[in-house]
Amino acid sequence: MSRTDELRMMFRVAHLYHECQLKQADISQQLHMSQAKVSRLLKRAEVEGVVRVSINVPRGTYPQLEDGLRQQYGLNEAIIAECYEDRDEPILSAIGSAAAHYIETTLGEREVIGVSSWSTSLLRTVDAIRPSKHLKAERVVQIVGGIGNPSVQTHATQMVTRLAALTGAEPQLLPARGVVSSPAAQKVMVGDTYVRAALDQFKRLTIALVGIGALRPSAIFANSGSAFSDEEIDGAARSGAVGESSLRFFDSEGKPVRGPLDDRVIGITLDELKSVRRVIGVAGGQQKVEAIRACMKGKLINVLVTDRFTAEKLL
Amino acid sequence: MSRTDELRMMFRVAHLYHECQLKQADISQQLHMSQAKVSRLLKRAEVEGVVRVSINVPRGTYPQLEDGLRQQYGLNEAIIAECYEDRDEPILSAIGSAAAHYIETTLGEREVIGVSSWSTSLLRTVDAIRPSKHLKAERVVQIVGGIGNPSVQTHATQMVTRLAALTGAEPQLLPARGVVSSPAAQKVMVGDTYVRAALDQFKRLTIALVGIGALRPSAIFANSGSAFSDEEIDGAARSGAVGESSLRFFDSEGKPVRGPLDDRVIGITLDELKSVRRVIGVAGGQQKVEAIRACMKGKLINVLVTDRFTAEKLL
DNA sequence: TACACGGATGAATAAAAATTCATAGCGGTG
DNA sequence: CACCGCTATGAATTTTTATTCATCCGTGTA
Repeated sequence: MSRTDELRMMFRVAHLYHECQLKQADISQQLHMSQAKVSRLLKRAEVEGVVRVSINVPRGTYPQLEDGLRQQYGLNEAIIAECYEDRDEPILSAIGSAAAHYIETTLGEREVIGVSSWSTSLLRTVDAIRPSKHLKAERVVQIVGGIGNPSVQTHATQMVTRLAALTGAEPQLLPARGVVSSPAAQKVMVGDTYVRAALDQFKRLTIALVGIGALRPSAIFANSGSAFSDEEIDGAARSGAVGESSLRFFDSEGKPVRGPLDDRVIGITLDELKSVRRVIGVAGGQQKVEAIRACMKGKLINVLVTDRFTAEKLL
Repeated sequence: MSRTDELRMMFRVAHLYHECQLKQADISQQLHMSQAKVSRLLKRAEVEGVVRVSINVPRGTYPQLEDGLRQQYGLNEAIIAECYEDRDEPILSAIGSAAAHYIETTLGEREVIGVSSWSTSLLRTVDAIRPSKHLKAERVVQIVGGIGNPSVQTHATQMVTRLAALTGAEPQLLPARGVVSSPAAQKVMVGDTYVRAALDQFKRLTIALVGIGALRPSAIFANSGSAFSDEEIDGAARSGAVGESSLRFFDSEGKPVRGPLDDRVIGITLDELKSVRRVIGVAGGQQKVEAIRACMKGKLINVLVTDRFTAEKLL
């Protein structure tokens, strides 16, 4: 049996299989051979390049970038949204939809979702999730207290409530301000039954949904006013902080930056966050690049949803 | 869920499946979705052109020609051997090997093989079959008597015997000359027990292996001398014959050409041949083109083994 | 607003394909 | 020549994949 005969057979089988859509069993009959042989010929046809499978990158998707991010930062998943302009509003819109879609399609049935409620990206994400009977979760937990003026706090509450409603889950609000005036005040708040109940859910989280912020310029810090003062942020920066997530600061390697502020924040810690199976970071934009990079380096998140401009800068 | 998100998913799944060689089940886990969804995405990826399967024609094979022959003449199978020169000897060598390989790989276990023993192509074919334990048949039947001088007759006998030995089958010789001197002589021979026994096998044949000959120039007719006289061949030609197989003449449409010679031939008739499930014609060469074409038109064969030059002329 | 249709969905299942297994043959070596 | 390692083989089996099925949901229509 010469090489040519073998190649001829590979082609013949491959043709019948891939182009004529015949079953291996039919081919084996037609060609008077065993199904096992057909299977083996098909495999060899692929190995030897008689059959080649090519995958086209669909327009508007960036698998190379995604792969680059996954590889370079050890992410479980990277999702890059198509976006036509490198400005905050289009980016928010794009990553919001993308994150929403990701959540819609990958949410398990018994998940306990933690939401760092005050990020604009997350707001957009939750807004973009469309109701669906298939979307089910067990519980939605607010993982940082509210910040700023009461209207923003309400917004936060609504977000958790809404996500819970969308997924038929139990909402678990964290009825406290994210930043309180003193360590003593924090101790008091943490003693509260309802606050305690929320905090106790942290170790049960199967998913955490977090935003990522640069120290400045920070829309959140600026707008909502009273989260941290400029001086406090300067202090964190001097300790090496390059970004924050859930009101917790981290340095350029993603290591938590300890500081006096930690004792005045009511919410999940970065270490607690790291122990959650799936931490989804939703963030994009020129100013946030370094914060996102650090966050990934420190494995604070394992899924990133971002836009293509930010992705390019991260690589 | 936007179109882009869908395409992204298709790509992602296709990549993991085709390039990373993951099972659908693994992918479904990794991507947090059901295996059914992965399967459906893969199918859609192919339909929508995200995944493309291309089949390369290996050098030295001629699937287009084969396909052309199959289609144009309604063959079950066409096998075209690689061949570098359009001369008889290289062609015989090529098609002999190819036919041998075809038989080796497609012979069933319980087949009854008829062999039209006096064709050079078939001689080369049988010679090229290599012994193999897997090659098994029930019976090998000589379907035309011997022709010409005794040494050629012996050759014929050896061929049947050899093929039987190669396949562990019972040899069934046809102990008679292919062409006898008169209808009366034919009647006598057919009355012979052993001749009868061979003829009786014809309806049990599951495969027939036949050569195809042009009326002239005919190496066989010329060399072996006494098959038919020039005058007899002229007569057949005048009745419309353009070729013969197993000493039976057919016209340009492959219809049997009846004539006085029929009653002097001991061997299978073309009608008997047509009722065999698999009739493999092994032939090639400039002079035989029209005979082969006719043979196929008349469905006298359903498998053709030839060389690429002949194939091109046939199309 | 009610209702039917088309299209998704995942669990279960049927179908198809890959692999295991037990042999057997080939070619090279002692 | 006997032995070994290698490869090929088809039947049986396991594994993997596609499809069925029962539901559900969103949407267009009366």
